[in-house]
Amino acid sequence: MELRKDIHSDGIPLLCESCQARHRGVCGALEPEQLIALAKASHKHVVKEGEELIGDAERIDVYSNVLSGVVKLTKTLSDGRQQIVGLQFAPDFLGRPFRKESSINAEAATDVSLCSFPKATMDRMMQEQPGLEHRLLQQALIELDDARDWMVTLGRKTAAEKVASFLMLIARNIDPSRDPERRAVTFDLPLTRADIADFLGLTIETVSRQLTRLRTDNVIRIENNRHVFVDDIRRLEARAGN
Amino acid sequence: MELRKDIHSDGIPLLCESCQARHRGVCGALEPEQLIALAKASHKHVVKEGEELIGDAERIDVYSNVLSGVVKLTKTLSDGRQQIVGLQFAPDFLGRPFRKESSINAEAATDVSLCSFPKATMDRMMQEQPGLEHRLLQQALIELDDARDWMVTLGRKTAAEKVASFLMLIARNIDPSRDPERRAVTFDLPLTRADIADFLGLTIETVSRQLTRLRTDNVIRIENNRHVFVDDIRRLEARAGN
DNA sequence: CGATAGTTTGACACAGCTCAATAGGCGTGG
DNA sequence: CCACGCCTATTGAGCTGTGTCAAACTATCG
Repeated sequence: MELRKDIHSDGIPLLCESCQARHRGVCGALEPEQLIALAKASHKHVVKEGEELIGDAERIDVYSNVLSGVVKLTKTLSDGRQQIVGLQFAPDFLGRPFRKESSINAEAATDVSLCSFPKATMDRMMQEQPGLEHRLLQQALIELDDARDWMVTLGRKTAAEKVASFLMLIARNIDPSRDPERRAVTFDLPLTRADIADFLGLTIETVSRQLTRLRTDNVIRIENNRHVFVDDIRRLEARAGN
Repeated sequence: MELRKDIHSDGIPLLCESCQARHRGVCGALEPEQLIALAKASHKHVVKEGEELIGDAERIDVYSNVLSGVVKLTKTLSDGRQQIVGLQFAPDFLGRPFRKESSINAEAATDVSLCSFPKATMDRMMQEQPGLEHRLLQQALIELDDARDWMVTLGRKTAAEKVASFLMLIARNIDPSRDPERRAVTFDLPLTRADIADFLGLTIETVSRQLTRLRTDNVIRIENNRHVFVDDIRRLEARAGN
């Protein structure tokens, strides 16, 4: 009975019905029968904060959609210095087509829920459904734009501007349904101070000092180390440097 | 006569015959008749060092292949601070599909020769030839990998490591035919010290000091400010940090 | 041969790092 | 319920790598 209902409700698998990835993510490119095929091979699962999703130089044999939570993409130098090179939010696609191994490390920054499916299935669908590569190209280009924006932050901004830029990035991405006109914003930081430092190319101490500076200047309020209140996002924006 | 020969030599347009982009670039995805159609709408031209190819927030109506020379992609903050966010070498593709405006500035770092064609023609071909999007996706993912590698350099390396990393990048890209096993390498720097500084997130002076340091340590030799000799690339590599 | 643009070098200042101590939040166990 | 320990974050003091400002040097070109 479950299966019948599943297949018959407009041909959308139950698994996918409320999934963001079907609208804004890569699955939106699929025909109903393809979606069903992919859904059959998929499984939803939760990865706990701190657990590794993909190791550097590890074989990749699944792709995933991020359904909730935040994934951090990191790179590490041989002596241990680390840099976060990207954050992924729902409904981003996670995986690197056309390569067997990852050159990157993906780790759950918060508890993350994922919808994973075999690389081989997806790769096959990419060949029969050009719209899928189209979506992937769009996402790749957006990630490239984001990466290049962040390069400006890393290369040319001061510590104060970096921290403000980070808060702006989170404010923009954590709740996509928020009204962009609204001036007051509230969110939980998905990263520890150490992670923020690794994202900004700073030390923990500098991040902390810049946050307290924003606090004493009444640009933000912080509760429980993680929960941030911004009264007027334009004041924060002004400190981000752009 | 010219035209006949053109069309009949395996159907490869004369314009494209010796072009790298036909093998390693995006044009490799095209069928002969598509290549002919695109070649008809294309024109080769040379852009002088220092000239702008695409302005930030400017309409893009052509795509190009880089045939020779180096293009720098830059972003600028409102107060003038600048960051180079990418370098493009032959036979890279230049352009941003799916957006009317560029969020980036492209400028000829050296004299550059380009093969340009109307965006509309290419966009149409992308729809009838999925292989084209496939190639673009591959290039976009490589550029994304490169951008993320560079984020590590910007965020976590010292000035000395940054300069060594830059030299390694040029050595790797300037002459793709060079034997990767060969230890001695020679190349012309395609960028001024100011450009190098903008690429590394440093000042001109710091770049200069680090170069003299590499010079006095006999890792490199420099002639005429631009020509670099590396006796043993492994010694340079060791200074790049990875 | 002088003008111009790019580069190097020097002296000093300061943003951000290092090291160290303190404070706060939270779960565990008595 | 408090005490304890652990982990994360904050704050302080001093140091250092890189930036700033200024001057000298070098190549190129009319």
